[in-house]
Amino acid sequence: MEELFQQISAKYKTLPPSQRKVAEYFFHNLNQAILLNGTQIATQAKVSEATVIRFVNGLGFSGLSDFKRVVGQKILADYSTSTRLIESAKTLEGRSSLFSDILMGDIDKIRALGSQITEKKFNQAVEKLCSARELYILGLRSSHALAFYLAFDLRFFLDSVRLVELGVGDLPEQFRDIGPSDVLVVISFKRHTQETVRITEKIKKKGPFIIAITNSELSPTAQLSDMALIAETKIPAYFESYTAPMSLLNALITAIALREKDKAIPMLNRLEKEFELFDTFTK
Amino acid sequence: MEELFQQISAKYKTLPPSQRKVAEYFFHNLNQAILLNGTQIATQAKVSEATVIRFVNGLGFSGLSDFKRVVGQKILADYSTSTRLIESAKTLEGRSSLFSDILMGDIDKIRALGSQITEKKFNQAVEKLCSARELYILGLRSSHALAFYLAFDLRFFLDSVRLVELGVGDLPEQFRDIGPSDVLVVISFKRHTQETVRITEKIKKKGPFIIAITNSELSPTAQLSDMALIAETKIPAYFESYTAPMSLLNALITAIALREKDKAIPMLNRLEKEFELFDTFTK
DNA sequence: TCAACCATGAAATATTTTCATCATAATCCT
DNA sequence: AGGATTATGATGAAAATATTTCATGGTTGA
Repeated sequence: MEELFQQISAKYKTLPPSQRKVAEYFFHNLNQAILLNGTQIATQAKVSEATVIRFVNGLGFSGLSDFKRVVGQKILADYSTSTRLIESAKTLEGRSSLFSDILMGDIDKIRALGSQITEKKFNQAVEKLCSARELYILGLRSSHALAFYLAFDLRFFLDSVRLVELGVGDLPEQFRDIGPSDVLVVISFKRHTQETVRITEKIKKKGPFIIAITNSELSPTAQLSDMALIAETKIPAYFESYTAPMSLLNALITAIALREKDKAIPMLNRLEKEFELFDTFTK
Repeated sequence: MEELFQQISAKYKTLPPSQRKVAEYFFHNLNQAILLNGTQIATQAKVSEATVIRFVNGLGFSGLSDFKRVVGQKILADYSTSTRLIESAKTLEGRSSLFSDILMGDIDKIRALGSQITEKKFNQAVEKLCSARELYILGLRSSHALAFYLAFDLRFFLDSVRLVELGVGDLPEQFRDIGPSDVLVVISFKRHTQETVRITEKIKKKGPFIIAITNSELSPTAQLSDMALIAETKIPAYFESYTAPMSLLNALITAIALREKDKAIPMLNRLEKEFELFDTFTK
């Protein structure tokens, strides 16, 4: 199963646009897919049936039926191994209403974070962020809120943080000095703004380490990145939610804070003093 | 799912021998069965194809395809909830590490949201936000990320949104027209910036309805507000996390989106068009 | 600017799958 | 035992599904 996802992910960037849609659809809805026929899959992925066939052939299957059979069996094999554990877990879900539905959705996505990002990867990310000469943080539109948050909080612990500001004209100026010992954190969720991708592409040429925070391995920024941290935003039946990404940022910030605490404590003290001076905080 | 097994079990004794074989096969191999076609099922159950069809018809399905579709969906629905639960149990509760600790802390805080904010209060808040003549959103420092997010997303659904910008000089100007039929959302978490409190105090005199989003009933902005929505930010042993507030905002945005969907859908379409024009989003 | 190439979906075709029918076999009842 | 009833499987027609072909539109590179 893992191999299949890996295979899709690896091929993704070489695929034509239409087949990418199919790839995305399978990537995110595989278990739904094995029950649908070609026409339905095509509709879901918003492409023609022919394209679906071409995609599965490209993956090395002899046809759609073959694909569904093989993948379906794998999925259901996984299922039967875990089927016994279901019953015990079922008792959790209680009432249902808009508010609690959404909260539960958010909880689910945070849980998913735990399985999608390994401890090891998380630590690597922290390591990278801490050792960057300069740490550029880029996020546009909705994602700017997250970028702002990350930059704001990290500044307490790292001198190297630079939030990329939106003013379009001076972007090249902001990235003039970026190079291989720097890190770019690019935050982008679907729908991905073209602007973000374009900027990232340009900067990539200058060789910084790129960490993408995004909603799928297949998203354009993940494909451009050296390391992708995936936080899902899709809550069933409702709109996108940035809660899981926020939780991820929060974990990163905390880890960095702990790691840099020698630096951080004096810095916090200093800030505290400044705040007192400027009366920034209430008692 | 349970019902299906029960139904099979109940019918079993009235079934003719051949159909019993089918019943047994389904009973023990249901998840394998939904991937096979009639012929294959028949072979497995050691009966003829026709018998399989007769059996599923007897269960009230309109045909074999219908049976596979309906049952398949149920199985996969069960599957996804169960694996989710199992994954989370495995990934989070088990080990203890910084990363999973923080995720679990965040989950806890979101749960707390559900108990601290009643459905009723939530709906009142939504009501207020929708009916405001002008909707001012104020958040400084870290909280500005949240304010920005709320304002950005609500603008898709409400024309009345105004994000209060940080530039200090012109604040009075921004609030010149605020009055009793307006709503001010003030977002502030500990440590509360004096600035936020001061601005809120001044605006309060002009009589708008004030909704505070903050971490405690006792916080200064909650005290000033007409309605306080409490989201805890303190994670045991670590720093503050804005995950729960983010989840709250997300719930508010979604509720408003659903409520205003008549307005929202044309507006989203329009935006979609504009985005296409400006190539804001990638294909 | 144009030619060559590629990606794509619509439509035609091929294949598989489902299902109704009928003939036969098994079972029940008198 | 023998007719009536019910169950079953084989068969092929019909429906659903998968695959190929082909015309078109778009892109790339000379």
